[in-house]
Amino acid sequence: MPSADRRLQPRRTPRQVRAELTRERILAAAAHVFAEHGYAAGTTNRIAERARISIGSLYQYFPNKDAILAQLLMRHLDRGTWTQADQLDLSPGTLEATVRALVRDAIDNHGDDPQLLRIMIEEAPMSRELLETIDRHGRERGAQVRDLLARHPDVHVRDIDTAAELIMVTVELNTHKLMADPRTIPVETFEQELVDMVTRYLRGDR
Amino acid sequence: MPSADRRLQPRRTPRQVRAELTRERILAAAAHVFAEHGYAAGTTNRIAERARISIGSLYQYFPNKDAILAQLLMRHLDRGTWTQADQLDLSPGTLEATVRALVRDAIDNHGDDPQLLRIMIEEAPMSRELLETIDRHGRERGAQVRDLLARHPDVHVRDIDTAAELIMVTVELNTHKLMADPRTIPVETFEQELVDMVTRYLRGDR
DNA sequence: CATTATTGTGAACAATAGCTCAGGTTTTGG
DNA sequence: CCAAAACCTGAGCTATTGTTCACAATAATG
Repeated sequence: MPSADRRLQPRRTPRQVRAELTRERILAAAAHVFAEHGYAAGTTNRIAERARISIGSLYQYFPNKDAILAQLLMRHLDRGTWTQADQLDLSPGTLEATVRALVRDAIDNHGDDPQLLRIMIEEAPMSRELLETIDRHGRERGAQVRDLLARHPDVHVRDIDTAAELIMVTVELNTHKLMADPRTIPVETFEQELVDMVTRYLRGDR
Repeated sequence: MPSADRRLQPRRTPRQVRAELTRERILAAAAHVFAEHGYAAGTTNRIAERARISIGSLYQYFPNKDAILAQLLMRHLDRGTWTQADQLDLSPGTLEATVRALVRDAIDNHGDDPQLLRIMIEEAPMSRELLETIDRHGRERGAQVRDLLARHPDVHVRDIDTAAELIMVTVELNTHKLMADPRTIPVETFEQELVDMVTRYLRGDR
């Protein structure tokens, strides 16, 4: 069992465009290979083959296999946007609209390649660096959701923090599950029901 | 990447008590090793070592590594009970009590060794046989929940099947997440909030 | 007690995967 | 144009792991 704290920095940083291109080819190939074979069976040689570069080149820009998936996951996290929710910070609407924005963002962020996302979430070897990044993103997002709830007049829950945590997990995991599975429920139906559930929960009172 | 359809039957079936005991030692050891190291790093030699039997003996009762985890998962599934929900079939109560029973059962079934459960759910190589078993259990349980909802007068949702699916996933995944993670939320709080959310959703009609 | 069936052993094999390195090719800079 | 830096190559090394098999030990049988 390899330690999760091996270095993730490349041994050589690209200086020519050619090199940067190679790096991109490797990442693109890795995304495909991991999505198709999983992490364990997605071998570095297969990735190199798919990227049409030699295995040696791969190890010029990535110190080890873990670093490749870590890089992909980092990118996903940094690229992940919460545009609809962000808008609400400026002009809030009904509670249902707010919840819908959260759900839509979650769905959007699972849009391209849910397979790869599944691998990244479930099989990625977690380095300390990676865990910190994930944690940071989680906290930032948690704070955002918390604020959204705190400011909305229709929210009535016992404890804001608990509620924020619960609905984040619920939205995230349900979306993840739906997108990864063979579509048992149409997305629109799923969205509507999930929105209903969360909204009614937050509205509380009764 | 090994095919997921290798045979899962042992090459030798125990006939003496001594053999049956060895089988149990292997399974117990495997549970510990998998829980501690994960599936990939939980090597067969390590399992044999922990079980204090030779690696050869291990392969007398399990044709390969996959079969060991498969066996553990099968056992978990077959042992999994839904006692509280079952009771409701006989004497139904309030909607909240019904939902609470479902949640409690889910929590109970994650009770011992959530680590191992995580490994089994997320890393187990799925053979066709295993998938079928899981599918069967899922359907049986789905039908039970569906019936419970259909019979309860306070349930008001657009579509019973969709609702059953949604709340099953929600309860299951939220519980799974909570039990695996370092406890951020106390179980009691979590239970109450989850029950509230699901109940309000099912009660519908705002 | 003798024979057979069952169970246990562990060194060694084969397969595979991550990764290195010595040397070749291309680009850059002066 | 040419030397140095950057980049690329891929055969093969190292390490690990799942698995086998010839043999030994133990228990059942009659």
